[in-house]
Amino acid sequence: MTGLAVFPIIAGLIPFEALRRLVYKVVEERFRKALRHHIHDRYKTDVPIVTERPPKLSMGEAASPVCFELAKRMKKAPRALAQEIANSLKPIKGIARVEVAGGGYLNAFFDRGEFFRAAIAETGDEAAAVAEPVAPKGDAVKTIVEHTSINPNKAAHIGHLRNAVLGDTFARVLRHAGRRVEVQNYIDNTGVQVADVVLGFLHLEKTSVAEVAALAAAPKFDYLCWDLYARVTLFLAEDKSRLELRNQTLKDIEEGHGDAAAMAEVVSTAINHCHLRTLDRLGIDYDLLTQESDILRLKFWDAAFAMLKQRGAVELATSGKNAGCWIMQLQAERAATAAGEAGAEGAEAPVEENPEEADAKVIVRSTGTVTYVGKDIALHLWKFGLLERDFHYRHFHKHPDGHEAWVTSSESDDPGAPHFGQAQELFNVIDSRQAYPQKVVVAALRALGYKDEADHLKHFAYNVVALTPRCAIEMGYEIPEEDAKRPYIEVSGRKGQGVKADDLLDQMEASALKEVETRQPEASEPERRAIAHAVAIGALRYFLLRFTRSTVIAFDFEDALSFEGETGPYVQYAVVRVNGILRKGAEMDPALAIEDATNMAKLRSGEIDAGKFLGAPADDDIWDLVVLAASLDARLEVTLTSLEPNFLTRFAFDLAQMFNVFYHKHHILKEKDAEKRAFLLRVTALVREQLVTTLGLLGIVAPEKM
RNA sequence: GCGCCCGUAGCUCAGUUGGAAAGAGCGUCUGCCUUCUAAGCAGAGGGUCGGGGGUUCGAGUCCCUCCGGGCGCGCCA
Repeated sequence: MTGLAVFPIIAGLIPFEALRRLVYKVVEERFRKALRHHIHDRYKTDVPIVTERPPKLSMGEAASPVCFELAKRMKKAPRALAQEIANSLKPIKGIARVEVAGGGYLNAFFDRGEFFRAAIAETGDEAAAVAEPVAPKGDAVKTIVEHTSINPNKAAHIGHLRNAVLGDTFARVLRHAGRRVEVQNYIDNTGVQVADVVLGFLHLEKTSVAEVAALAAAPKFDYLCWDLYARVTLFLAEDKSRLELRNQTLKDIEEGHGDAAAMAEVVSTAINHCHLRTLDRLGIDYDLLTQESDILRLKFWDAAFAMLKQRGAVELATSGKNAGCWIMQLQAERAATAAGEAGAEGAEAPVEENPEEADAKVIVRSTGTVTYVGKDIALHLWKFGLLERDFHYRHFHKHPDGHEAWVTSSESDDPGAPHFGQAQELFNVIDSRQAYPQKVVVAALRALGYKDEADHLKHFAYNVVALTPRCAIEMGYEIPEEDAKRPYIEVSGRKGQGVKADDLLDQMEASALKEVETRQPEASEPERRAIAHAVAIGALRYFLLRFTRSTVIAFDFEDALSFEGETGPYVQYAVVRVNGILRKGAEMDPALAIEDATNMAKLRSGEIDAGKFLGAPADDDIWDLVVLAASLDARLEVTLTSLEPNFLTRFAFDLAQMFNVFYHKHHILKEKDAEKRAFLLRVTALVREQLVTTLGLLGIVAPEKM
């Protein structure tokens, strides 16, 4: 039941109507529509029209195997049907011809000149970077993406970065698709992990609140807490009776009592600032930090509890192991899921009748305190605007790009505080091990009668980042012999194991800088650092996004530090090459530059027909490049329906790779035919536009030179 | 025990709703810088898609079963 969400079928997604369609998708959809109408009229049946990219360019740009399905219904040979359809199909705009291939495929060959003209018309001026997302309309669907959510008691590590980079990337993609996106970062500042560090300061270090405040002002406070946290873990493990100390500390923090509470506030606030500084290095922004302490103090749970009791969503267990607890039954949610989404969720095992409370989840403990899940239910009611409570908001952090990150407060608003919450759709980026509590929240929404909201709360699950055994040994961790043969070793933040984010970034920047120094000797020191930074971030973000979410990433410095092959820098380098060509072209001869510009305008107007450079088989490599460049929309659609980031990283890599082949084959600036030269220049500009857009969605910036 | 995920080239991984001859990167081997930046390009080699059965015109993809690995099943979060 719990791992289901790792690969969710996103049946309940609100459609992405605002997603910009580029040429490929437009023509492909015309093809599909023509087939649908034609088959409907001629054969009086409705067959789902699937299309695909043929394996080879010589087979066209889009193909449909629809005749295989139609053959079954018509009881005729697929190839004969395909022939009939190909012969009688009316001309389709943008498609030069439709042919029959193989056992009954219908292959569409696009009109190349028209396609190219449409592609450059839709991707804007070659001088303009198109990375900026279009500002969403006021009535657009509002989506809250919750990500990062690192316990504020220690430094961020590589696993946290996977979460943050996934969340940030999808926030960018959703924004690109027209959503109003609000990014929230949930802060568990009253939990066990913070309590442990507070306990460490109070009882191991004997540090006062004022002394901790002084320590917290120094850099690397998160590193200090990292080590302290590991020592506390050992301290507690040595003697189980010490757990009483932790419970007391936790209780003090939750209730806001004494030094423990004051210190928890100091520690968590300082660590939050450390985390945001680290994530600023990766270009990740937040709109709001939601603090658990404010959920407690503003009594969100009381309001949520009243709703749950009123609707009978929770019940007081009077017997059995949960006696005295308020519990929620999960059968109802499962049954509702099975009934409502029978097709999509068919893989889920049928629920057998279980008279015991095996599937019950405790929401309120017999002591009367609410569990984490209960607080999460309250928070999610608030996110959907269903709770009769709201936070106050204060300034917290200014990102380098000027964006303001706010934090919740239980006391008062800072002037100019925006309005948060009230979304129609939520994405929670949380690792897949927490699928069960996420499911409980959905069940609670459903039990309260909020079906739409339940359908639109998506657990955006991903798997952990582990270390390769070699890497773990390099880091000095003791590995049992039998574990050394395993593909990966899970590390424990509790034990102080793991690759710290800032350390990794430092190492990547240093490695990139070494390379830049040999390649760009004439650049100034700040310029070189800026390039090294961009390359390091490109490598890191790409590395974390190139896997499917369900893959356990086995981290290794060698792989992560690579700037060659399928990496971010490879893609950045392709953009840099385009920059070089366009820059050199402009520098070489002003007269030529003017002539190029004039011819490029003629290509746009159609005065020069690009078709003449794309028609011959010898030009197929250029045509292939143009089609791929104009297919970003198709990849984005797959990315959004699957919620898998690797479709985008793959697209960036494929396009960069195809451009590199083109680059080696055609020496653009030496092309003698002026019109052809302008055409080739326009192709490179088109490639740059699409690469820059895609990299922008991945949170990667390509430098001018590298 | 129950549930979920994974198993594809030496290694790390792609392969959306089943569709045309299984892909990429790394590593290995061979070439290519007086050239728009070689963080690159060209080529070679490398696979019983864990095993077996089934559904289908068509299966790496769906179903069953077995083997091997991971995770989840708290009055923790």
